[in-house]
Amino acid sequence: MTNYLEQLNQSQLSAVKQVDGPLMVIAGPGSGKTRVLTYRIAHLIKSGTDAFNILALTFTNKAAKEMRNRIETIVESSEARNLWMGTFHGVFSRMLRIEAEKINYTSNFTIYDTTDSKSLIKSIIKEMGLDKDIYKVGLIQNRISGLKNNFITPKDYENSPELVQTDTIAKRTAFGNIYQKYNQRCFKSGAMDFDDLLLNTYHLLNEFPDILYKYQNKFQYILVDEYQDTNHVQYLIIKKLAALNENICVVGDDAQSIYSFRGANIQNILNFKVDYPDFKTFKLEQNYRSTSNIVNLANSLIIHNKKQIEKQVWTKNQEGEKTIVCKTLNDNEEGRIVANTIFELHHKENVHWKDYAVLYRTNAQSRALEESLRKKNIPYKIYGGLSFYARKEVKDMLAYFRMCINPKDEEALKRIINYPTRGLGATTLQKLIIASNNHDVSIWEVISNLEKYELKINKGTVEKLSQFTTLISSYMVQKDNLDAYTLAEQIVKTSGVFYDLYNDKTVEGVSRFENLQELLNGIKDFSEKEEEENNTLEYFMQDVALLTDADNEKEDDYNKVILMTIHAAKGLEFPYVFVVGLEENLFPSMMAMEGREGLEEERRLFYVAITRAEKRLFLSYALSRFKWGQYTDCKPSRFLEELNKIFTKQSEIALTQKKKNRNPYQIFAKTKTPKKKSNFIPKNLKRVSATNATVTPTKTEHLQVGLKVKHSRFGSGKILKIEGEDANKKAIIFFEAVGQKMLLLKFAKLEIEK
DNA sequence: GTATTATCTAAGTCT
DNA sequence: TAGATAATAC
Repeated sequence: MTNYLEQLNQSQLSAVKQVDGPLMVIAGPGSGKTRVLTYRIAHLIKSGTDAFNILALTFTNKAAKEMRNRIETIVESSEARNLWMGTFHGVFSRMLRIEAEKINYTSNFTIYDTTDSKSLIKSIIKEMGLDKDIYKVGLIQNRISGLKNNFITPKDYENSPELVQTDTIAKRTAFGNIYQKYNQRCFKSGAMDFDDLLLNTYHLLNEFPDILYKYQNKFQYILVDEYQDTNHVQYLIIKKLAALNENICVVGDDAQSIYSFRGANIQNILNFKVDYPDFKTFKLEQNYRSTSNIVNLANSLIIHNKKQIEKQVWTKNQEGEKTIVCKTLNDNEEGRIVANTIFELHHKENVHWKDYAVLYRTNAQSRALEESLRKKNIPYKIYGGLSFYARKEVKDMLAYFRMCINPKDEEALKRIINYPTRGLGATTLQKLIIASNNHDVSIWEVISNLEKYELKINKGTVEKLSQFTTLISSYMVQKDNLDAYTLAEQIVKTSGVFYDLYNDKTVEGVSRFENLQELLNGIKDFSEKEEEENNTLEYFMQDVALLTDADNEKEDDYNKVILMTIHAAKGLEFPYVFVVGLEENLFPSMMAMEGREGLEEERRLFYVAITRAEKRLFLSYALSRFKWGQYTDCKPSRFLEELNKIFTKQSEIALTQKKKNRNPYQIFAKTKTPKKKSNFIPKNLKRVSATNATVTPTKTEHLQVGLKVKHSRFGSGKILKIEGEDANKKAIIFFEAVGQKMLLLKFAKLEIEK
């Protein structure tokens, strides 16, 4: 591909060829932004820049991967593998592993995901004896994250009367203390949370001039995608790295900024001209993605935002169909109409399943859609929500892996010390945590040297703990000799997790077992693909915490209807797009409507949703939606009013479908009552056992094998065997209703039946 | 210490 | 509605 530059339009070409100096590209949706970045990097390599000297920051791992492949085909070599390209978190965790010692970490540090962070905060709140209704884990975690992103350390916090006062008013006076403890505990565990990855990168560059210089020299060219969604820390990191060469190219679109909740700051775009006064700027305004009806519709929406950089997005594409706006009775009907429309288009116009995307504001909305698609046998894949790596069974297994790489990892230890159950419960764990806090060492250090820390733990427990440490240590010694798969397989089998999941034959149990196998398959692929020195479990684990569903795509996912939040759809495009749930308080979200800023961000989010569509767009809202356990009335979103009606059409589908849905089946299905029944039975039982409690317990000496007995809950049964002495006397009894049970006679209230 | 059951409570977007 | 926690039974 020698004439690669010929594939670009005039403004794209200018942006690609302007290689030196600061450059800002403002790119409307579908204007070939990714194309510019890709070709620009390819052009740099082709013109003799070493790929090792290029840093490219993308918004997702997937985007990085695709871009890398694309570059490889353009430059016709595997040179692209040497690029430092990935997300902020991915690229800088790599840098931090290399330079870890400088900031008193080791290169095997763990990355805590949000679940880990919350779990840690929860234990801190508990240890401090605080009221968990006042100190809500989610809120605390959010606040800590926010402070970190604004460079506010626990000390800064204590020194700031305004910040402290906010929490005093909310009666959370211990917040500063929690924040401080949280940081200490992360550090003690050799762990960084998502915010630390960025924060520590900044500290590394700020406090070690030699390291800063090293990377400034290394990264002669820096490119940043989705610049409008970078936060303050990210902005400062880039600014530092680019300060020497000033060969920095940022690409973004202020109209697509949708991550301010994560600290993203549109101001970064505006600051660009202040930081680099001799910057050049290009605007990409021609849209190649969508029909003119869609482009115009999007434009008619976004003009309602006051704050924006002036630009005119236009297209040469054909007019296309009008966008259909569909009113539905409720969320179920909305799902049904989406499914039916997909089904019809698939059969009438031969549209592939993968060409459809259903986008929504909140993950919870996927349920109704899922149900309707399943009823029609339409293959679909949900992205986001609970990601594969966030599933309990997967996290448990990963916790074993984490422990053998970094045994200080407290959250990993807490997950597995008693999974599968080995008699090390909450009480023991609490003692361990207290000891580790008192001596300022990790829990692993405590359980590895129990005698040193003089714990009040009985002998049996000491033995169990020692078995646990031996088990983990046996994995640790092997981690460098075995490839990831061999070690992982061994851990799965010898830890007892395999056995535990294999024996669970419930529907959920089987699915958990399958997920475990899927995880192992992934590790197997990794072991086989990577070169020998890089195929260890440690290497596999390095960025698992940073992976999302999109990075875990399987082959059979290829041709499926895609369901995702609008946030997750950023940067993607699909021929047929459904945006559902356009209702007040849902989209725009209730929480975002307090100020103009929030509302404008919601509007940009809708703008992003609309502009994902290439050929056709369907918008829908429901008059009633199942929320908070009951149906709530909904009003159509104000955003629908703002759209220019020239480009839309009210749906007739909705009206015809509504009639079809007047079928008794649906109504009956909704008025099911098993819930009440199941609530009723246990109450009844409780009453029975309560009356029985007044009966004096049977004297155990009268019980013998062969006797017929009656149990308050299990009914009539026959004693098969009696074992143990006095207080530990147990009986195996065969009950007519529930089968064989072993009961401790001390507790079981048995009556002898004649 | 563990497993089961009852009760409570919260419900946003992501690395 | 579902996930988390408290209460209960053994």
